[in-house]
Amino acid sequence: MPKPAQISQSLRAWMDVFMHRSMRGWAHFAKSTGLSMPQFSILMQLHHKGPCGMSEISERFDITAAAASQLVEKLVQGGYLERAEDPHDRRAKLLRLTVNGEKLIKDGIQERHRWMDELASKLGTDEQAKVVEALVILTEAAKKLES
Amino acid sequence: MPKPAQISQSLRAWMDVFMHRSMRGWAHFAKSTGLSMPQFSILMQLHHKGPCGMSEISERFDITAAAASQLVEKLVQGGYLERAEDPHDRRAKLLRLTVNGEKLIKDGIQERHRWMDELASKLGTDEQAKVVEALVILTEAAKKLES
DNA sequence: TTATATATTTCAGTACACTTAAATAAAAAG
DNA sequence: CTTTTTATTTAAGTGTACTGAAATATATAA
Repeated sequence: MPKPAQISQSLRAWMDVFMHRSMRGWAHFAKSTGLSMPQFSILMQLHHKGPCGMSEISERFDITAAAASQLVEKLVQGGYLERAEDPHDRRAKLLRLTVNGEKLIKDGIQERHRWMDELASKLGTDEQAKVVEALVILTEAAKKLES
Repeated sequence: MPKPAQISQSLRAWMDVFMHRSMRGWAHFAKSTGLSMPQFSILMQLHHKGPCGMSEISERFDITAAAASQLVEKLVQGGYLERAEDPHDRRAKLLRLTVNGEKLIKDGIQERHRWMDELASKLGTDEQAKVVEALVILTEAAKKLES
């Protein structure tokens, strides 16, 4: 059996623990809001990437324009999203979170942060320092990889 | 404005980057298998926590026993899951991944691992060492927090 | 044993996410 | 100024995930 690199092994172990906790948390939170997972994902994505057009939604989630339109309609009805006209293209719509929509997502993020803070509180000062250093390294590397 | 602890800040930044990448990846992979997200989640969970009964499924996913039974039925039909009798309680069923089911999930995990390995390869040797040390600390702390 | 609680399934019905096809309106190309 | 492409919506219909209620079988308590 090939000896797996330590770095690979530790990344995997962390991913395993972290992913399960996070996914469960998000699903639970989404359910508590009364929104379906697809609807919730659209809000998340809008929060993360900022306002965008209808077509971007359908591309990113790999659904037809019709499906995107219908999902967005529900979110607009629910008061989470607003559909403004794109000033540069009068065919297109600009989707933007409303104050309520923004608040909803922020609350979800905050709940996730609570777990991370609790985690951090279990660490000693020197451990914390090591973790900070490593996470900065990882985050930078990940961002570079994206582009 | 209150100065946010460094540890908290770095954990959040990492979560942000990592979560988006991972969630997208899983959703994409699940779609490519032809399974629905709820079906896929059940396989994931079974892989993660090992064989369990019907009732555990309905509890963990917060759905009725009826819904769990129907989802499982589809996975059994698809050849991903087997429903054995619980030797200790003849009312209950023991759900276990088949070889195919196991393979499916492992393939998904491997795809996620590829990204992590790519990430790791961008780091220098000393950076890798720091990351390993930190992730071990985090993973241990997270596991303790779970129990 | 009898009564009751538990684990699961089956059925009927609802809601939602999706798709295709057709409609509308505006931009871009000829 | 047509013609064609692009962005979105609407409508009709399909499949899946759910729920509640009722059925079945087994465990557990009286």
